[in-house]
Amino acid sequence: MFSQSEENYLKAIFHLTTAEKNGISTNAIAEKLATKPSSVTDMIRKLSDKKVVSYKKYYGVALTNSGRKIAAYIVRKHRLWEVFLVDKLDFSWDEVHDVAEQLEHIQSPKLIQQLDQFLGYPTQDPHGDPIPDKDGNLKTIEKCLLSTLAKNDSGIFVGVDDSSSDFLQFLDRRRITLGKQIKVIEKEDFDESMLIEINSQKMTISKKIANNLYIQKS
Amino acid sequence: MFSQSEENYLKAIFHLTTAEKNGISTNAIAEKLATKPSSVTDMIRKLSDKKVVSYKKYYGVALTNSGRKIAAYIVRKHRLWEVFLVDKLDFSWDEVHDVAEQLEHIQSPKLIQQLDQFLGYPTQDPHGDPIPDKDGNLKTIEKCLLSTLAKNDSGIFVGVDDSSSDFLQFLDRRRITLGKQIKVIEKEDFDESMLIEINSQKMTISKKIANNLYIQKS
DNA sequence: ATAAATATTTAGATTAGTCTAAAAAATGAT
DNA sequence: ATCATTTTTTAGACTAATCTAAATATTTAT
Ligand SMILES: [Mn+2]
Ligand SMILES: [Mn+2]
Ligand SMILES: [Mn+2]
Ligand SMILES: [Mn+2]
Repeated sequence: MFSQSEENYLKAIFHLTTAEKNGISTNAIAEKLATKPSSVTDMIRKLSDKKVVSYKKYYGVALTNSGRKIAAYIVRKHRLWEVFLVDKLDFSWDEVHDVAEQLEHIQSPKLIQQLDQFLGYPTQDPHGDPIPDKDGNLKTIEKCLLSTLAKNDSGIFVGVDDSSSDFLQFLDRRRITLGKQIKVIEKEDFDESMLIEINSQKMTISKKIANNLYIQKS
Repeated sequence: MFSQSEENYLKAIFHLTTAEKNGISTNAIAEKLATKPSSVTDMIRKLSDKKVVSYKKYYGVALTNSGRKIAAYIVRKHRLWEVFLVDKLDFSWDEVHDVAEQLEHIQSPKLIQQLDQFLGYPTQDPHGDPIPDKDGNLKTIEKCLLSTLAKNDSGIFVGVDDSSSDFLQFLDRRRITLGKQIKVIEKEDFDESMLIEINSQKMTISKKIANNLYIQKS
């Protein structure tokens, strides 16, 4: 059994791993969890003793197979709970994360099994992120940042990079919701802003926004 | 904010209070929480500093108004989650307690508000226990132990005293479920067992069983 | 290749929650 | 009223998780 803290470390390493291919650095983990590097070193050593991470002093850390499976299961729980909150309890997509951070630590295999069924075996959470299956397998869909699209390219809005409440609320105000068709009408060289068409109307979005929207090209 | 451990102490004192009218003893709390009396003394002192219990050395402890409200809210959460598990996720009534022990500590007023609505504002949990309202008020229904009924008395089965998994499963096997009409056909003086009628059939139950079933007389 | 900057680890301290063993207070029995 | 028993508190220790400050290793820049 793993403590809540241990679970949070495993999850942080799991998420950092998808971006980095080398060992995950102590500092990166500390930043992600808002702790100090010295605390990370201590915890890494403990997780290493428990065989869920492999660790060589000064050379970063990586999940073992068993560690990856545990981490994926926590992510699975987190995302299933987010679906529950949005689909069943009328939360909006910017309100669910903090509650899911707590719910993901509830220990009960039956609970998650039944919740999954109750929700109709969803494959994605409210932010478009994939829900790992029971074995920890995560199927990622083909997607790219809106900022990488060329003029006249189009596709479907399938996910966000930044999922802060502020950004999600901004998207709500602009009626930019998951599943919508987006077409690039114009790209501005000067500030890299773009004019897009969505909901059959045109709007200008900044480079920063375009860098946080994932598109599945079509 | 209160830690999980502090919440468990408050809840234990709350539950012990309904039975006892004097101050709750250190030993009683220790037994309920499966800890040592010395640990209880330490925690009581902390809760006293936080003004949620009143405490005089050697003379037991009692909840303050604020403490009672916090404790009732934890019980509210526990029981709402039990309803969720049974009504929505097909748990049986003997499987819910341990999961609810975890879920009751999730912090999110909106979550509980929405869950309450989603469940249709239930007033009782799967074991027949009342769900405190938002202000911590608990309406108890008129009920008595089956063992106190006389021959030919009858009533409705509305709750259990012992809610261990074993006992609940026993009731399931005997088709003794909440809401059923029960009539006392015969009482045996020798061993205090009784013959009852339920589901239009007769069965004998021991004194111990009769002492754990609550009946609303009719 | 060396020095400076950065990253990581170690050493030592702190807090929450628990425990055991011993001391002190309250309760019960003669 | 005194003594024995039970209950409660205190003293001191331990573990998990964290921190700060100092030491050490690695990386980067000259
Ligand atoms: Mn989330
Ligand atoms: Mn999400
Ligand atoms: Mn329960
Ligand atoms: Mn219950």
